[in-house]
Amino acid sequence: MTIAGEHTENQILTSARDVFIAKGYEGARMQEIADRAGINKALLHYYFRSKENLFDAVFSEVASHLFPAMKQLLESDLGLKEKITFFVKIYLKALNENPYIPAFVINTLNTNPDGFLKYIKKAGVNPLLLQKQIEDEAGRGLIRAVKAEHLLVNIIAMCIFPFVARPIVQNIFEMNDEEYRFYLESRETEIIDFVLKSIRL
Amino acid sequence: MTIAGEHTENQILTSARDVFIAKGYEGARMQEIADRAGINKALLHYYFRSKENLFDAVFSEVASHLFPAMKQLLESDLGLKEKITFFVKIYLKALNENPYIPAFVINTLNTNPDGFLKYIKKAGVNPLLLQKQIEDEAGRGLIRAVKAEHLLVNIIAMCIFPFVARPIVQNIFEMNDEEYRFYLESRETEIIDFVLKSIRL
DNA sequence: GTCTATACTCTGATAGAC
DNA sequence: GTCTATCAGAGTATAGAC
Repeated sequence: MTIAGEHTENQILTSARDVFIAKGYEGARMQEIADRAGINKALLHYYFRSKENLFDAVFSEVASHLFPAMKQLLESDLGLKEKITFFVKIYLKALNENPYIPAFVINTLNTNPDGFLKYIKKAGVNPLLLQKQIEDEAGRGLIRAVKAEHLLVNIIAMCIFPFVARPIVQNIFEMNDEEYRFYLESRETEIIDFVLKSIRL
Repeated sequence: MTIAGEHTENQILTSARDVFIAKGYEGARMQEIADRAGINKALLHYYFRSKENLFDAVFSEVASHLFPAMKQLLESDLGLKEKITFFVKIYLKALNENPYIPAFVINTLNTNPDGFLKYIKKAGVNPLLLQKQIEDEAGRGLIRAVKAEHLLVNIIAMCIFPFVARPIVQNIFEMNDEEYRFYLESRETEIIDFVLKSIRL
């Protein structure tokens, strides 16, 4: 592949990513992707042969960025409280930089459940290590005993929800965009506090 | 409208609801809705004139069921701990009966944000009452002080997440369908416990 | 590699008979 | 109210020139 070709391919992937995330698979239009990439539809098919192929390329790229940081942190040798603190901070930072990805993933998960498993296959995240650490620290009287599959889900849920349900939350609490930005910022310490308070003895 | 017509209209709405929830707006096909309703496409347009109209009818019907129970409970005169306990129980029960609705709402929210506000417009849920109750009970030394807009979002997030991200959660923790059903059941007491533990003094 | 032009398919919507 | 038949438009995909 020539340099020009590589540039075009990256341009297509970036544009496709934006459009698929904003509109979903069915809602996305090859024409719009082509327009944003500054090329024409024919060239899309030259590079990716079909819409489905293009989506697969985008989705696997997105999916590949979802878990590694999480995995690395969970497997580190930090204490549980520090681990939780860092996890929330890193996770919220990533969400702020890509606020539409969770809704995109949920949408894909829901409307095309089959096509998903091939990307995840456990994703390498091993909750057993976390479970072990929890039991260890609980045994030493540092925290109360909790189940990893609940703790982890609770934390992630609290981080993600304000991004995927923003219009509802923003409306119920009557915030404008500026206030919502501030609300999202304030959740970092709130979530950390909420979790640490819950698992104290 | 005749009785036959009313039956047909309900049949259409039910079928449309199922298809829209499973496939999203763009992915839904008028043909499939007609097939499930046991009629033909022309009759869909006779009753609802356009796909968008039909979707609006379905969505407003779904949206109208989302908040009333929540609102009623939040405005009741129960103590905060009882309120939280009942809220989680009622909410999880509703989710178990309609496990695909949250993903549907999120999908609609994300790909068609404009069309949403006309249905919510504050939905009548008033968080000020909850805020007041929290401050009252915190002042009386029953719980620690928390912000209503964080507490409520945290609770709802923890309830909804295992439904909208089921494939990911199920895969990471390596559960089969039976185990996941059990996991969802176990979350009721876990969430209640998690929250009450967090807001204790 | 990139373009224009076009073929083909799918789908929402309508016409008109009963 | 319900049906069959058909249209019109949109959207994916391809042919072929440069």
